[in-house]
Amino acid sequence: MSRAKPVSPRVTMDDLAKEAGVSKMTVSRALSGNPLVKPSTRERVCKIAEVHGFRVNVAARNLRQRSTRTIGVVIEMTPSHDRSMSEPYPLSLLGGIMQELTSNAYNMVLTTLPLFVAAPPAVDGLILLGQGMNEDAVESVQRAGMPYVIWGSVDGNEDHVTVGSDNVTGGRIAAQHLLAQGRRACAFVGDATHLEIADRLRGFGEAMVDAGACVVGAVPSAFTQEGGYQAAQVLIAEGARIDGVFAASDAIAMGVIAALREMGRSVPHDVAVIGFDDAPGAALFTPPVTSIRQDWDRGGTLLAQKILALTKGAKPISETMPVQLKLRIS
Amino acid sequence: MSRAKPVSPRVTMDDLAKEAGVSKMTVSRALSGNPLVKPSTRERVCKIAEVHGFRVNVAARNLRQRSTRTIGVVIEMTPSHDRSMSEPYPLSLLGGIMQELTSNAYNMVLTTLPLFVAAPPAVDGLILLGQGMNEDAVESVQRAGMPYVIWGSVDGNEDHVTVGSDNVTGGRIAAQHLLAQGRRACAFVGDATHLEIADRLRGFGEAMVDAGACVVGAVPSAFTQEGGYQAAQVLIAEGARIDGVFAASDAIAMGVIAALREMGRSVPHDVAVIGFDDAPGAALFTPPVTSIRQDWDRGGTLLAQKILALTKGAKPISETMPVQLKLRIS
DNA sequence: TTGAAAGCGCTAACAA
DNA sequence: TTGTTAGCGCTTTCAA
Repeated sequence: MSRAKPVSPRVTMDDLAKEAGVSKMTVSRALSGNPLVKPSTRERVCKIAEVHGFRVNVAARNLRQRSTRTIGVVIEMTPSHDRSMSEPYPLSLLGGIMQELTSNAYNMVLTTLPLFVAAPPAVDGLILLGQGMNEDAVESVQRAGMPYVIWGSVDGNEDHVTVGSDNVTGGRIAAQHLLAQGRRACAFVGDATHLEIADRLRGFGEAMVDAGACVVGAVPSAFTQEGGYQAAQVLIAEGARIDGVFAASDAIAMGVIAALREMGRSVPHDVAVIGFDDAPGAALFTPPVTSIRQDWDRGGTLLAQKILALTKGAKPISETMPVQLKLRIS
Repeated sequence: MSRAKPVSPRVTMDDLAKEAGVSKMTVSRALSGNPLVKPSTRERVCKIAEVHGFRVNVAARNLRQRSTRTIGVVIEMTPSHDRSMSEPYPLSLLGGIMQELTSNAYNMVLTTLPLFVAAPPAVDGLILLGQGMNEDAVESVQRAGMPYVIWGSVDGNEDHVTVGSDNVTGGRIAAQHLLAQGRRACAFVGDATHLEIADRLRGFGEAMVDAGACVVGAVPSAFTQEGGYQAAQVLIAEGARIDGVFAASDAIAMGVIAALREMGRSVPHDVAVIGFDDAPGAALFTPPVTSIRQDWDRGGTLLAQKILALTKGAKPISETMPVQLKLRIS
């Protein structure tokens, strides 16, 4: 039994109004629960709306109310199967954002920078995930002329509101962890053109120097296991004598570990490896990967709270979130 | 230097028209690249628009064009850190959808069922991820009176377009794999109230029976490692003598393996375990988890293609996608 | 408690 | 090549 839907000529409030013998306005009030309308009227109108399967035209409402109750989230690239745990910004950041937007009855539209430029969605504000290597991202978002917040490095730029983890301290913690194990010849693997990664490297280097040690190598790497694998090979090929590695992400760390092992170095015996993010999977790896945990969930919540505040004319401030050592085996 | 933005009284096409000494219409045409406008006029208009930082009001355009170039994706629950690899529908399904929508210049709004009901976003069509245990989902989406497609079990219901993996065959393959290893006493772990999971169990059972074996136990489980862990304990506590387990997802499989090991059963020696999804992490687990791979990416692409086709008045058909054994150690 | 008027800002359709 | 007219469907504002 196929209940075919005559989707075509949507019924409008005008139609309902005629049928109910009231004005369009009364229909609008009745359906939106305005207490001014007489209960009997409301009931009648609602029943007629129900019968006709009426849905308000959201586009029309958005135009009239000058608000879409929708926030845009600009992500840098499209997630895919192989990358799902290796992206710089994981699902859980989106999860935090979504949680908070949802509980404020806001919708979330996902977009990429090119799409945002080519086909801007109707939104009241924007969350930009990552400053990116190019300043394009921030600039394009600024051009849109609407409120926005950024996930990334808090850089004291008063122009915009930023939320991010304390990457510098994260780097320091990684260094202290390795130093505490007696490691002295440590390398860094990760793409430091990325602002957040640069912060991690900076903190790492500072703490090393503070302890009279130093970073014996820094190799760029994509945010993937494969990237870490290759970077470790480069590191060893260069003849670096290392007993510790700080990887910019857990996926990278896993790749590094795999490469080290293939080259006959045991982890953590010969080389200790610490990652970043506390990605799901880090704990399952063999050996379980020691990591610096970011609170993605709270990050997402903060981003959403701040963009909502901005759309309401408030002036939220940038915020840096603490990170935490997750001690495991590697 | 803070270039504060006077966000307030947005400039409209009317304003530009006055300044350029042309009509609103010409401004609209010029900015949308309509070839009818004289190049010199277009240039003048565009320059003025640029100077004023003009952005079209997308809500107004949406209303007028009766299209939002946006597709809604209804997900069952909010993703979070712990669940990121254990959800029934992972990031990569969204990735496939996003890829396809993006290349058609469509935006994607993520929503949940309650939010969709409470604050419907302005969209031209819907993708529903999962039929859910409650029929609510499908019904709520139908009520919206707009085109939709569903990810899940293709059930011959002509009312809607569905895309999904061939779960029945997936179950058969799992059975054949275990049987080929000489396993005869196999159990199933997973929530069979979920339509797709029920299909997997059905195929599994059929193939077992075909081979003269049978399913010695079926324990429900949430889509998490924790769920699998508990289910395996139940299974053993019930005294089941098993040498094989088919888990409804890889996360569940990992939990099952962990529990079996703690109880002194070795995997795969005493008990072989096969999962489903080929989740990232399955290959990294110890032992690497044998799995049935779903092509999430293609699934997402198909969903997007079909919903776009529907919004254009075409009549796409439901589609079932093949699955594939990923042979590993477990 | 209800209604009438007046747009929100844009673009399809037709006219010039 | 440009302009005029007429809404898209809703809600704000003001009047009754």
